[in-house]
Amino acid sequence: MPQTEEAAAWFAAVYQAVQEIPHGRVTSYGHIALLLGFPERPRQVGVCLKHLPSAADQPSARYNSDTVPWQRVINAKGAISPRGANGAANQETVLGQEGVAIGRGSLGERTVDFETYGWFPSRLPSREGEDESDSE
DNA sequence: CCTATGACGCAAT
DNA sequence: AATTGCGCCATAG
Repeated sequence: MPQTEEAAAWFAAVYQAVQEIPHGRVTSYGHIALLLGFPERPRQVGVCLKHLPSAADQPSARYNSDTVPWQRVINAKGAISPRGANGAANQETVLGQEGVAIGRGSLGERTVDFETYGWFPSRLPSREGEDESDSE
């Protein structure tokens, strides 16, 4: 778990943003970072998902693998990040269960067609009209 | 405390 | 087309 307030806020922001991804769609780590206003930190988005507690482990946690659709986040190349054979295979299964077709790259990477399943809004749907402090 | 590593991504080689 | 370098920063050792 995050050890500083600042980190906790970041984790929560990432989890909330991921929750905005529609069922059956996917987006990238980089896009989540962009939506949050930190285009230079796609890697930190990965850190958050990496530490997302499993629902079985923390059933009542606000953010866990059950409440956050972590499977809808893949890398900018349109592939499920390799990390470990296990994790990627699991993500393929969960993602496939919501109707997303998983392909295979030349190196065996599990791929998703962004043209078909991609979700890349420029701003978070729930925040699109929230900021008006944009004075110039 | 300091170094290494990584569910990333992009520019420059 | 494939690598390398770099930014970022939470964790692990």
